[in-house]
Amino acid sequence: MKKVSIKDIAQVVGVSTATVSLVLTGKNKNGRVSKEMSEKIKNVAHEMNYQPNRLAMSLQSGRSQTIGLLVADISNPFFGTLAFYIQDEMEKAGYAVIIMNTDESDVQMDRMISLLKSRQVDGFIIVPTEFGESSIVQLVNHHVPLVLIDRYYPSLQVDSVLIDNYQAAYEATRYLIDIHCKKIALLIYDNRQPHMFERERGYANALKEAGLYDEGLVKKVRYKFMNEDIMGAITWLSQKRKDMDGILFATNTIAMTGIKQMLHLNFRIGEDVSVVCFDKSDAFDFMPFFIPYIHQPIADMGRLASQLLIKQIENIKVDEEPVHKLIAGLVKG
Amino acid sequence: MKKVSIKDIAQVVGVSTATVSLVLTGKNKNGRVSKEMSEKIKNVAHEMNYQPNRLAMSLQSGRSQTIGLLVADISNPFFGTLAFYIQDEMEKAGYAVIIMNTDESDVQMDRMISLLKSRQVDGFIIVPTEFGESSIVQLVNHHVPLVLIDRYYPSLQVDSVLIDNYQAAYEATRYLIDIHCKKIALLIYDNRQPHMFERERGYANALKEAGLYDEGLVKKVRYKFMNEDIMGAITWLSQKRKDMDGILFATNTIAMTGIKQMLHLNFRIGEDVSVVCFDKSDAFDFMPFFIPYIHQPIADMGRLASQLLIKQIENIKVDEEPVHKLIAGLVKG
DNA sequence: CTGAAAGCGCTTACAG
DNA sequence: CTGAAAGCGCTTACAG
Repeated sequence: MKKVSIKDIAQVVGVSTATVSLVLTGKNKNGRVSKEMSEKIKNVAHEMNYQPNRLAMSLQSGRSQTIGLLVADISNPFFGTLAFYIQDEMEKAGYAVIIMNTDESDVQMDRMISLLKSRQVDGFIIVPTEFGESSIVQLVNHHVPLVLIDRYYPSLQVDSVLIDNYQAAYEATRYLIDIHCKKIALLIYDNRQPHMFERERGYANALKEAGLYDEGLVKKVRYKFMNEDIMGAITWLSQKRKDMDGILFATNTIAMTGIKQMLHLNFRIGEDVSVVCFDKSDAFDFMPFFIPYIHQPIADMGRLASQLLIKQIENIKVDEEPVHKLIAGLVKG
Repeated sequence: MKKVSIKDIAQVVGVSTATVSLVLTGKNKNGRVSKEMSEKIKNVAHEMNYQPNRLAMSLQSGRSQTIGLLVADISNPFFGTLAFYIQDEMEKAGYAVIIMNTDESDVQMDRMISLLKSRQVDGFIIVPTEFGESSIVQLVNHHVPLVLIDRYYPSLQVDSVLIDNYQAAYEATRYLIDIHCKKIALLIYDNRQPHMFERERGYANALKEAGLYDEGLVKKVRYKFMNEDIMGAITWLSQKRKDMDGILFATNTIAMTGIKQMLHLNFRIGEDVSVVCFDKSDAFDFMPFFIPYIHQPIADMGRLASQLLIKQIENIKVDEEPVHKLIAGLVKG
């Protein structure tokens, strides 16, 4: 069962490989090849069950029709869903997607970029890691088509697709204020990524405007020790800040552990303390209380990122502002 | 910023591309190239920031070092987790993974197989769809390296990795019997896939052995109309089979909707009716009752499938039974 | 209307 | 110890 190549077809038909290629790639405009010959070649190709070798085509064209997608962790449904829509959109345009997981490590991210570059990917969609800016700068300097997603580096002029985190956190906090919470805590990662920072800023500004900001209610947790830190923070707040009547969870993952701990400590959620978080979770459907959440338009984010990347690859100039902040609305129930 | 090739290096060093290739690929055994020349070439390659073009290497070697992974839907955490471990394991062996979603459609599956073949993937890991057997047979006949995962076709001699669904369903049902349930219902998809069939068989046999089998308690739901069908089935059971005191949910997805509907109808889970299901969900942590579940060893499944595929690709003969059924234990709390 | 030739970036016998 | 040549499977000017 040898694979059949253009050469085999050429031999059978008794014509040059150039002619076969011309016909099979549909580049036979203005009657370069006669109708009969053209038909014959197509028939033989079909009979021999010819499948073009896209690797060879890629080597020739310099286009692999493949992109690299770097996410933190594909087993996380947020990234899984993002990957789903990116794959769907890229496939429509004829691109395959190679997915890799950075595990939030900039070393990994850098290594994977190299790997994928040597595989000649046409571009990247990346969820950048906290300290990975230099790797991204490298790509930008080398004019590699690139779209950042979910997060971004404000100082870089590179297409980025994310939600307006400031706006979302502001709105979420505003909601808690509107339902008369006075002492609103924030649980957030302690890293310096802009998207986290903007969530904190949105929270802080909403409270400052209302004259309710209280620094002691901001609790930062480490990604690596998430569970311990979150449980510790909730416990600390329950003991030291008995006046707390609201919590904004800056990510869904933080919310899941946080709420678990709150239930454990017998908080009555929505009564003693109101909460809001980012992203919905299946678990919410089973809780006896409703949890308002910021809804991120994941499908839109994935599709937009894909389209921007394709434009870059195909050299379609766009003079837009590169940072695309989508609106993420609050779902109140 | 042109990409530098082996040719550029050869030119700079003043040597043939063959020599450069020899040195850079580490094939310079038995002193084919002198130590000094070798060092010089390596240095120049490094200075020029040479990155080998793996596409060209692949064309030459006939190995793309890439595999195709076909899952139903990467946004589903079960498949996302599977993909995570497969990617991790394949990467260690130098393979990249292209992921595509079949959406449970055999037409899609067939299309994607063609796509990936023309991209010269070295092999496939596939979650096969219900009516996709003929596509799989094709691959087997053409001796394409292939591992099926999560599901299988009993009639085909092809490496398959899944849990022992019969055993798992049997054990789950046995558990309900042991806690004195007498009327145990089953909610399961109405398709004819072997893994579903075996879950049904495990359920039925456990009940038959205990003299408790009751055909009227088996409710089948359609994948396409999952929600309506599950809600309908639960409602029907609650009205027509008030003697029901246990339910086995044949998948986690069915369980999530089913339990939601049970709560809606004011069932007291674990008291009026005990339930067991497949796979854990985050939501379980928030329920006021514990839900026993069958724990699938997803990491093991992904890793084993990857290792089997690599063996096939590298032509390492194994005379084992091709179907690998891993044990999935019941987690009781 | 069709073919011979060169080339994409590599590797691999073969010669010397 | 090193180089010239052929080839992996395609496409693309260039000739005729």
